[in-house]
Amino acid sequence: MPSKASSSIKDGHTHKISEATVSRLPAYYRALSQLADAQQIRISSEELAALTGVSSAMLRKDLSHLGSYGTRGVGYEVEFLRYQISREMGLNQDWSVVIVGVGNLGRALAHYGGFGSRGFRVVALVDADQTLIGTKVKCGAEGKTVELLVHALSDLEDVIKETNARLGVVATPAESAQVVSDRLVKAGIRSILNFAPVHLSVPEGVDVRKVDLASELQILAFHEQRKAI
Amino acid sequence: MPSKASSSIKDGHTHKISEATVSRLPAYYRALSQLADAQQIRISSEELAALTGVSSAMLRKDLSHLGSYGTRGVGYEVEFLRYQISREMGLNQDWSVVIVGVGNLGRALAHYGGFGSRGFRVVALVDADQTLIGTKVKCGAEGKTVELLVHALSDLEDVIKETNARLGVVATPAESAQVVSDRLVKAGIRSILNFAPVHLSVPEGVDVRKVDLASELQILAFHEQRKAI
DNA sequence: GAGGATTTGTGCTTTTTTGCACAAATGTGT
DNA sequence: ACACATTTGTGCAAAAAAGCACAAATCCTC
Ligand SMILES: NC(=O)c1ccc[n+]([C@@H]2O[C@H](COP(=O)([O-])OP(=O)(O)OC[C@H]3O[C@@H](n4cnc5c(N)ncnc54)[C@H](O)[C@@H]3O)[C@@H](O)[C@H]2O)c1
Ligand SMILES: NC(=O)c1ccc[n+]([C@@H]2O[C@H](COP(=O)([O-])OP(=O)(O)OC[C@H]3O[C@@H](n4cnc5c(N)ncnc54)[C@H](O)[C@@H]3O)[C@@H](O)[C@H]2O)c1
Repeated sequence: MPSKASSSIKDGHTHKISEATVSRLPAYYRALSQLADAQQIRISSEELAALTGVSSAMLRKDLSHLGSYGTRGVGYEVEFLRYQISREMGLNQDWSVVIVGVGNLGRALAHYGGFGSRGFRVVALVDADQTLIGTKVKCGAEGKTVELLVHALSDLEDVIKETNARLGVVATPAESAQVVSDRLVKAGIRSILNFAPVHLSVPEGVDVRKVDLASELQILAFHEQRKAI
Repeated sequence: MPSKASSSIKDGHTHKISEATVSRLPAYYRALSQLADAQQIRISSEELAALTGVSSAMLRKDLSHLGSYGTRGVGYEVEFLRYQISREMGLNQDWSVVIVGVGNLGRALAHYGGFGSRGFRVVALVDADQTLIGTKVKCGAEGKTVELLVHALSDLEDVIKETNARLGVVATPAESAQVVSDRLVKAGIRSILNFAPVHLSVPEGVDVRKVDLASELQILAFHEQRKAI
């Protein structure tokens, strides 16, 4: 950018980043974290693209939306780029997560150690089952285990207020999901990860991401079916 | 289709269905199943769209790719449409699933009852942990529980051959995922659902779908961060 | 059996996403 | 200091997806 005037527009996060790009940033971030762990200093778009399963052109365009953090002829500095992505995505702060529904899945999520290392802290568990309420559940993997009390659904609002949770996970049966979602929203949660196989309707301004494992298998089955021979 | 010649191309599944459409069919299918359970006979595109969180125009276009199964001025017959989608997606047959990695997540998946009702049968569990191999794990929810033996990783190929599994689930730590994937492919599996947070490279003709829970939280966090006020 | 009310199916437009190709920028070696 | 090899950043083209709007088909009523 020689002739163009000085003021760099790119800097502030005023710039709109496309949804497709946002959905790929976590993969770049993870790959960069691994590279950093392995002490690698630099990486080219070609290599990082191969590592994350995208084309190098797409990777470069994605990254260019965050700013111009590479060096032509050289590549990207692993640690620096990782930091820029984490900053852009808000991963340099901790996020508190409340899990509603402590069944098979909710428990697996709570036990999982991989969230903590990425800045997500499960701070509260909520369930409707009387036999579960009041019991303790181990959260996080070895090293950083915390025991969390399972709270009653009726305490949801208080728990959210106390823990300052900003992300909600719905891991209840499908029948209860909409009700739970409504209560989460009413309690101030505006970002929900939904595992129940139903569409949640939420007011404008609330984001829902749905993870539907059965659908994934069905999509695989669809393609598998077409692999005749 | 007035002037255009008669021969209806639509009928056989020769027609190419877009990936975006395929990814939405499971949601339509699920909604239709619920409606069928509730004895509802007919439904309009508008209603079904609301139920699944898409626009009615998109729903109609999606469905039109399967064939012309609605009636103008009336809507769609729930049971008939459900059957057409299930046929198109290969859900009128059973699919055998092998799960590799019987930890938090693998176990939750095995326990889950919702797969069986959709035609997916977990037929084999495989792990590398000596203390797990040989133990039994309950599969499926109440009513249709089956106890499955956890097999050694070294038996993977045999297990797949014996059980005729066609779908593979990778629920191992990230470090092992690529190795496991390679072995699944070598054993003839061509459809893989991957929960490990790494990109799996597989030969042409093999499909991988990745479910990355941490990424989902990160994407939520990204948007949450921008909800400044 | 004609007219009006619905609701599908689809041609066309707009937006989003992906892919290509190359100039611009950097490093290297002589 | 200059030619050359690399690799980024991006303008432009292509493809895919989403949205709009309306004619065509069906049902219902009188
Ligand atoms: N487990 C899996 O592998 C899997 C796979 C695909 C989808 N899912 C979906 O994820 C969700 C959870 O699955 P799961 O296997 O953990 O089910 P689960 O039955 O083991 O657990 C559900 C939990 O939610 C609690 N609950 C019920 N109603 C509630 C309410 N109103 N408020 C709070 N808690 C409530 C129950 O007490 C129970 O503890 C389901 O919607 C299921 O369809 C699970
Ligand atoms: N549990 C979660 O909620 C969660 C969330 C996000 C991502 N994940 C990812 O899902 C995967 C599984 O998570 P988890 O919590 O169940 O982990 P886990 O450690 O509880 O279970 C992993 C299992 O895989 C087995 N294993 C290890 N190497 C193996 C190999 N080579 N072959 C076969 N089995 C092997 C281990 O013995 C263990 O039983 C991980 O990649 C994790 O990052 C899990």
